[in-house]
Amino acid sequence: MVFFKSYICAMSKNPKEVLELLQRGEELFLPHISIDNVIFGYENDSLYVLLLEIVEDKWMLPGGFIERQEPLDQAAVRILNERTGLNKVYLKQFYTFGDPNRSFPTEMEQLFLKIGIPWDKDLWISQRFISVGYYALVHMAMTRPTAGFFSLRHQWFRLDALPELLLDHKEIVEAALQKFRADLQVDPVAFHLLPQKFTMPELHRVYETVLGRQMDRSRFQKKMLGYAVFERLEERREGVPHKRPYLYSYKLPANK
Amino acid sequence: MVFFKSYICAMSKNPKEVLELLQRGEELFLPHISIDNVIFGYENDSLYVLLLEIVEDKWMLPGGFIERQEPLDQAAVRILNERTGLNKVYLKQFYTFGDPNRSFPTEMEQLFLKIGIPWDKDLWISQRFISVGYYALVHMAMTRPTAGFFSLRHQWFRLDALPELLLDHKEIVEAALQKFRADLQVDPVAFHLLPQKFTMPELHRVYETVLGRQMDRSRFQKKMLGYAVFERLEERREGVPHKRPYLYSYKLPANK
DNA sequence: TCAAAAGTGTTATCGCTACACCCATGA
DNA sequence: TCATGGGTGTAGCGATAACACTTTTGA
Repeated sequence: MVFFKSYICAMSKNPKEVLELLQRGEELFLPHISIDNVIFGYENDSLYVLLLEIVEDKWMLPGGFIERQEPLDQAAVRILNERTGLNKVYLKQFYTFGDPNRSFPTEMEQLFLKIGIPWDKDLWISQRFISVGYYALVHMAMTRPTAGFFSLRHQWFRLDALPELLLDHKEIVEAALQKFRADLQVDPVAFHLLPQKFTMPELHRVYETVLGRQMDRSRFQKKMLGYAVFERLEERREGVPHKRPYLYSYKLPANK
Repeated sequence: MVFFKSYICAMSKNPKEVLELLQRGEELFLPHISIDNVIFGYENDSLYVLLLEIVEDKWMLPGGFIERQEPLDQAAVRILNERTGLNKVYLKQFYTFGDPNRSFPTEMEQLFLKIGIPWDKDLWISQRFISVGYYALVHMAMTRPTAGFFSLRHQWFRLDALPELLLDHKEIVEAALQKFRADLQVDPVAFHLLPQKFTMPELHRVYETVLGRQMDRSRFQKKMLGYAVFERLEERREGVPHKRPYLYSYKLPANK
């Protein structure tokens, strides 16, 4: 029997299997610890976050649990993969959230009711969770969000128009954005939000969107090339009006 | 019956109570999650870290567990207080470590042998732990390290002369130092390593020690005063040769 | 009165900012 | 040929670094 491991998602449609997973959860996963992924996407001068609807009008971050013998980072990668179908993604731990009220028994009860599984308030999944936050930078067009049995649906939300979120998930998104911005001051990681080949003006707009302020074009170009991690390709962007900008791709640093 | 809550430390000298704590641990604490504190001190142009000896020649970071209903940050504060007697300390979460081999059954067995308690390899305390790392900046002369039943002793070690550490604790110290340095670029937090009243030349030497490089005196003084969080006192440092430097103290920012 | 440390001012340099100029392209 | 966006160069400005000068103190 195959167990799907992301919680509130990607589960078998068979209520019996779900029930067994919920009952065996404590065997498979570390109790009281979860991972929450803040998955950032970018499109048309806007940042997006991938959320899922657990019950009507209740949205949350896509997260999951850690297998008993699984490295923490690997669990985060696995969970991300299960949600988006993506493999090689920029993913970074940023903070661990540990308020004692981090649990959602009410939502679980509603969910169980909907699925038709007997409700037990002492079930491991209803207890307090300490959650390790990771943020990911993905290319939106490449993701294949996978809705599961538990979740009604996945949806990308503009960062400036988030719906009401469960628990402290709004704070988690805020903290992720803050860390992303801080990281961007040191490393040009923002290119992960774009396709493999991109132009400097495109990257420029990503920076302005993420940091929320105007940046000088000239200086930007020089700074990016100063990182020496971008390779200018022969080709230029086709099918655009005016002068065609060069295409660039990320070049792995030699010392990695 | 009073339960002391730091692990490997600060426990009653009574083996019966220790045994009961070990058996009731799962009731009191969240399983598989711990906190490790990297406690930095400063003296004579050197940074120090507080370590404790669990068994002969095996040193580790002072850590502890999280009570079932206790906020994560509060647990870190409590554990720090139990180890050092200090109350209002600069303490900051910096990273969470989750390799699957983070457990120490061998050391536990030795310890149990020494105490004379029957050994059980499936005991909660021998299992895998995911550990949330905090670093603290303390004034060494003010700390009253409290050795416990489990630990042979506490000791301050110079950062550049650490003994062999358990598990990944060396990496944790490295990561803590890196975060401390990064934080120091933004906030002048290093003053927490000094007594309440300190001089600029003293703080200057702390900076040079922490960052590991020379800094210009003139610029340093101006930069520190630019933060506008230090208050120059009437008094000057007495009993030193040459010109007496002014004393300063930390002044809480108005918006806090 | 001299050496050493503290406190502060001055100058040079580097990097960032703003802007200007030219190029390529589609309408 | 004109408007628009792309690519790059340059002058001005501000922050930083290096250094110099004065003051204070104990020996």
